[in-house]
Amino acid sequence: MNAVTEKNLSRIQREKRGKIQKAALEVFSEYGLRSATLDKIATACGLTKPNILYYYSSKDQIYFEVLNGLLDEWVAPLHEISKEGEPIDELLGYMKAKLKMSKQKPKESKLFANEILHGAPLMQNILATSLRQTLDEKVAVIDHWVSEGKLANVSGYHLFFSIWAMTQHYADFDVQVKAILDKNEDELFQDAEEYLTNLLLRMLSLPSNQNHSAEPR
Amino acid sequence: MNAVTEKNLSRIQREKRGKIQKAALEVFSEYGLRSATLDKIATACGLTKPNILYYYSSKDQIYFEVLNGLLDEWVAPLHEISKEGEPIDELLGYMKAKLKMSKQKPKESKLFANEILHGAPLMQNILATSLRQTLDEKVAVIDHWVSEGKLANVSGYHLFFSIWAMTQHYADFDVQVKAILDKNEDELFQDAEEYLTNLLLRMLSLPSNQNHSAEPR
DNA sequence: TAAATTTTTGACCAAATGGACAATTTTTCT
DNA sequence: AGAAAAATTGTCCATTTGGTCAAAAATTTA
Repeated sequence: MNAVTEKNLSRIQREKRGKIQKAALEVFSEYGLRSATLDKIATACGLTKPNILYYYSSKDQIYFEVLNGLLDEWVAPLHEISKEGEPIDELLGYMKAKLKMSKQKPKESKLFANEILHGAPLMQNILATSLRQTLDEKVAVIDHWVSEGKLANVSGYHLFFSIWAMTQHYADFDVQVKAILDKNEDELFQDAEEYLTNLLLRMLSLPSNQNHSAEPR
Repeated sequence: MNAVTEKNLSRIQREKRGKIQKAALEVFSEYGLRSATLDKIATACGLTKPNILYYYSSKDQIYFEVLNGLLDEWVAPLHEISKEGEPIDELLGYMKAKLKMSKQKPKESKLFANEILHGAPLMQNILATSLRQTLDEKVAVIDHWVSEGKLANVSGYHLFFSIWAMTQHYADFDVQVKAILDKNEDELFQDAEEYLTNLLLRMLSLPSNQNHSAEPR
């Protein structure tokens, strides 16, 4: 059934669905599910409302598809954390990957933020199963690192929460950040990366352990 | 004009306006401005829709009043940061105050988060003037502390961003946090406070400076 | 090229919703 | 108590919006 809709798409269908999803991301991330309208999405992708409903059966379905289509990509950096790597480098890398996503995919970030902010009606299940499981695994890795004396003793869960919060803040609340700082986006994210790198280094380093790659300044 | 509406309120008016604002906070924080309905607010406070509109001229006005009514309280902890105090204690105190607000006023947190997430149409001006000015002052205090060698060298702006992000995360994204951690709220916030205290201590302490009040454990 | 299929659209509908308003009820004031 | 003022509500309206549908246009197939 889904195999059919995924495989047997004509060129037109692929193009139009792509256009719709792109426009939907734009509109949903700005307005949220309930106050986004099909007319806005239609305008944003240059199609008519009934034409959109020819490709997707309802507004809710578009939202669901967009959210699900982005989910894997959104969680991907988490999977890259490798038990084999150098602990602090791995976690710094994760932070940088998340920060990069905030810079390059603010709409996606806002879409997820809005969804979770309003109770995650469509994702609660995924959060409590798939995401939780992945996170449990990564927290186990962190615990292992801590027990091996390669990392300062921190709560893995709260560490992830704080990395998520701090990095996504620059995307989700960009209006506030930009109202306070005049810097252009490149400078801003450059500063943020320096700040967060320093923060994590201080947070995660063992008092004795000065042999990791310090920032080159 | 406002002095009149603030002073010359009958008992009934004060009561009903209070009820309405309380219900409005509930509904707006859950649904956001656009998808909150007057009917929902009416139901939540046990009044009829026209009766609500007897006290407030429009839905937008209710939203505006709620937001503005909470603003001072929301920014208050920032003002408590005292140049005269011990730097790390002041900043730890600020973090704890913000975390406490996340625990005790999650609806307010979500209301502001939602507003800013969607471009802060009603607050952009305040953000760029009042909040910015206050923050500039406090960042100057931090810079002063840093220059006096009382604090590690950190960007004050990013420090505040990260404190906001990390503390408000536990309110705004509580659904996600609770989907991942099973702890009850008291435990959760207790752990969060320990984690964040440790984080800030490590982040803000000078390498030499071990003489501040460490956590009593 | 002609039939079949897919895609597109204009017109329309029903439900939801913010708000108006006159009439009624309740409270306050003298 | 009775008049005046304040508060409350039932009813109604206009707009917005998600979605339908039949007809038309475009594309594909034979």
